[in-house]
Amino acid sequence: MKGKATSFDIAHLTGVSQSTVSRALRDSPLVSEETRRRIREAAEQLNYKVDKNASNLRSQHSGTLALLLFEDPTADDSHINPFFLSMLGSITRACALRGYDLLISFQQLSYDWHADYADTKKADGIILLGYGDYLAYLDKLQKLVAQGTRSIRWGAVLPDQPDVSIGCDNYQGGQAIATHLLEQGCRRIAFLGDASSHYPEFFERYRGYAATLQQAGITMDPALQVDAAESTEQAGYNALETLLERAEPFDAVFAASDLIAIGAMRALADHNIKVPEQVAVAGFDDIPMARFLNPPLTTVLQDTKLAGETLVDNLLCLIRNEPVETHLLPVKLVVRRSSQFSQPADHV
Amino acid sequence: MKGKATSFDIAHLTGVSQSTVSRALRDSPLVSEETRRRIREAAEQLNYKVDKNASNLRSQHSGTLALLLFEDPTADDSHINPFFLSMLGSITRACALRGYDLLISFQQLSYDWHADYADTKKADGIILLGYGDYLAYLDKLQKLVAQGTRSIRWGAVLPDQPDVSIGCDNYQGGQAIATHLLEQGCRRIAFLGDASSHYPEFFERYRGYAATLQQAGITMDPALQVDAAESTEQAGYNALETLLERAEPFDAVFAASDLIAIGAMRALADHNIKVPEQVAVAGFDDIPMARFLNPPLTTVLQDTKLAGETLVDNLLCLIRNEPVETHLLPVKLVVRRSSQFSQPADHV
DNA sequence: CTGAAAGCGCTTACAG
DNA sequence: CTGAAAGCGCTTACAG
Repeated sequence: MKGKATSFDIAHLTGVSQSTVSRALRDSPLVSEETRRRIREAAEQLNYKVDKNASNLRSQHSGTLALLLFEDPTADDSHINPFFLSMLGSITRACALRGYDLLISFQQLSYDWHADYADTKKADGIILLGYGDYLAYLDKLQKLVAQGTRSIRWGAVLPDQPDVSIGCDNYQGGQAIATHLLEQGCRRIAFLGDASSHYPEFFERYRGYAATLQQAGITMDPALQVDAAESTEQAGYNALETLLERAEPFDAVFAASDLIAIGAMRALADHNIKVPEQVAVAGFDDIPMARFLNPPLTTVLQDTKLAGETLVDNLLCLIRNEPVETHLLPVKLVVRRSSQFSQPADHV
Repeated sequence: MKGKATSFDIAHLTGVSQSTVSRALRDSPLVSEETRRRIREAAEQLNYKVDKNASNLRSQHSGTLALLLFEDPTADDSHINPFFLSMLGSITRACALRGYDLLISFQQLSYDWHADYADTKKADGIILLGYGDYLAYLDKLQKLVAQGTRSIRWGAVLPDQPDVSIGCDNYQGGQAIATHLLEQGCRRIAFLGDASSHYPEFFERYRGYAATLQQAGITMDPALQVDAAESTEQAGYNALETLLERAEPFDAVFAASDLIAIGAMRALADHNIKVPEQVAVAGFDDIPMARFLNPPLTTVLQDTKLAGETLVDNLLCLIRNEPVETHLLPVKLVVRRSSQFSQPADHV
């Protein structure tokens, strides 16, 4: 036998037609049990595998989902955000469990990703994952949807969005952190992170935090919010430096992400400011290293396993033209030592 | 225009044959510059994309690599080993840079993974990544190679292996840790991890460590080696408990992986044994959280970026039928506080 | 339950 | 430089 076996080879070997082979291998009830068995045996013997390119071409679906991990243009060779890495792992697992393959690709936000995978028929649908300026890629999302591409996005759930998205309840997460910090006696709680519609997830966290403070009768002080558009340690470090330069007193820091919190804690250490004794710190995401930090970081857990499953399941619904309900996933406050005072705080 | 445009639609629109369209879109020099320009414009206008299933079927290659992440059967819903997650990220990037797509899949070691991706023509070659009992999947590797599947494996480089593999110089890493611990004054250095040909990477680390101790005139004490076949925190925790039960004195722990080291450090903390004052600890991998541990963990850095690029480049060579040279990647000792004594150690 | 035939949308000799 | 034709290996009406 030269080259790989085809369905015709199985047909010759078993004395049936090629159509019957094709049916039998897909376990069609149209083929008798006995014939199916003989065909399966022959296939195994010849080491036959269905050519996916041929079957996908004919049947017009690929059994594959594409995951587009997009990043800000600034992203260099640095590691991928650990939170997205966790998501990637959970999405991979969810796909495998549902019999789908997963194609993974990095995308620069600037690149024409809306056109790729789905249009070239390599994937039946795409999952969008990443941080980036929402307003900058909004029109790409619109094109994507206009072209009928099945896609689902991890991120903020907004009233006017063109596409379907799944996200955590960032607002509630922001509330939970703020409530906790208030309970710890903090009154001047800084927010490190972008608080604008460019980064809606961070903005929701900010809004939950701000609403809680206001309900507690605290006047928001603009000097206590510092941008850190990128979710990186360096951005967190810089943001805290900026905060210190403003010379406004603060007794807690709520970082829009764990990575920002890690950078902020490093900056605090460099200034000999004790966490949590002088400043309480909280983050968001509960990335794996959060519990190993010194002190361990109080944060908001996003359930990446549930998130991955929900993304895949809803995308599959979209592909089958079934209705999908956009919903927010619950978050959970995880209190660790970085925010727990054993004694009254000395304000900075 | 109903449905997606095909190359025939472009042909009609531009008044050339479909073959010319196909050539032009692949930038064939056989087509005049002017004709190519017109065809590109028409393609853009009709939002045309080449159907990859059709082109792959015809040309018999897919422009796709498959990454098989395999795990021990014990792996449940727990997080993926952070080291492999880093590798995954770097492989994804390396593929993107070389214009290849990456298909990702989890595999149970028990499953018939040797048959999949490459045989179904979905991928031109496969990358194998993961821990598991080497002896248990050796015959699958043999089948894989016998069938002519292009594959490359991350792992130990052994003299008698059937396939091509890329790995770090685990032996040298083991030497580096042992040398460092000896310099710190440690003399009874326990090894936590499997030290058998079932897990050749761990075994190499063990052999480098053992050789170094013996050169220093230290007699190996079997009581100081504890299996931890799985590379998990729990396995590390259990291994250290076992070590303590043996009631043999030890002044250092060399864990076969960072995850094992983390578990061991947790067990030491639970027994109120101070790191590094009473017991120095070192790991292997330098996963992102290693530097955040308390105390930060001394370990051996495996350069995942280089590893990912080397894997992809060598697999691409295999696919082009070019010769590949199996080689070991260098490792780097990273000394942190978990192994640095400021004062003489109190042995346990 | 089975078979003969068409066709998915490309790429690639072959011919000019 | 361009075109007509074959064919990659399947799935799926259609007919029996």
